Amino acid sequence: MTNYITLLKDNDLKATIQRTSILQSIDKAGHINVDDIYEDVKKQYPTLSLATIYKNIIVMQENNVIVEVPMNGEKSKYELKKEEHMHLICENCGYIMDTEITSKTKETLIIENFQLQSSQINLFGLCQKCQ
Amino acid sequence: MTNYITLLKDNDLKATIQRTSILQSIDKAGHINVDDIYEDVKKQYPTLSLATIYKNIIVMQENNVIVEVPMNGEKSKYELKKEEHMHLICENCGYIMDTEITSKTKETLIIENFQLQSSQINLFGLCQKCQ
DNA sequence: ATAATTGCAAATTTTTTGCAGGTTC
DNA sequence: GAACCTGCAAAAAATTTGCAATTAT
Repeated sequence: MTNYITLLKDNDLKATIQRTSILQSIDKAGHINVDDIYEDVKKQYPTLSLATIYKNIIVMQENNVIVEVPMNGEKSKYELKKEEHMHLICENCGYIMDTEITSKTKETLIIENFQLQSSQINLFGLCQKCQ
Repeated sequence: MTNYITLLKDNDLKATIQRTSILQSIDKAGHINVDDIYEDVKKQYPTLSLATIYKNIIVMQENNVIVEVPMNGEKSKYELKKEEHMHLICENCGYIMDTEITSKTKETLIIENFQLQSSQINLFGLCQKCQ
């Protein structure tokens, strides 16, 4: 909890109970969309409004606290900002696992005439459980 | 034009003028969202409705004619279905270029305990013009 | 004390749906 | 001619906005 407060303050955002609670919800889930954040935070703070979540999703992205993970055919999910990584997405159970982008992979992504700044890699398939 | 007719029929869809015209618009643009398709097709077929575009975007995805390209912070774009490739996205001008995923890259994406089916790779940076 | 944030309700935007008439095969 | 598709208008869903009251620093 104190972690989230620090995280917010370090990124020039006031540490409100709504914000720490949204961050906790995202952190717990790993990757979660707006509606599921709402369902989750309401348990503890029943008056926390969806509008507040929308407003904060925007401002927390601007201030580099969270990152959008756009999804095919469904609403975007959000994750806490962390080191660069890729997503292993299970097409059966939907679980999203974060995995390091190896330096070997990075080397192969150096393209002529393109000045790379960041990358987004999603791998779809079956996780260990679902195989 | 006859290309799009064949493409549709090969994928069990009736070849209506609305569909060929939507496909032409996507093909021309490379990557385009629903609103921009609408603006474009209206030039030739002013009565073509946004509802028809939405309905066809869904059915054409189901029938493997087009593919969704989800975007951060904006509406999804769509492209014609083609061989696997990655996207080089210019953060300055927004241009999206398709590039082959080399076998070298693919080799590095073989992960233990994950049965890979497909991958989605977006590289963000500056295109040649914008550097 | 000040400036920012919240929750509510209302507005706006986006997407989906139902159905009568028209089109494709 | 049967099944499917379209356009319209209406409905539903998703997101944004304005503002008075509250809260963080």
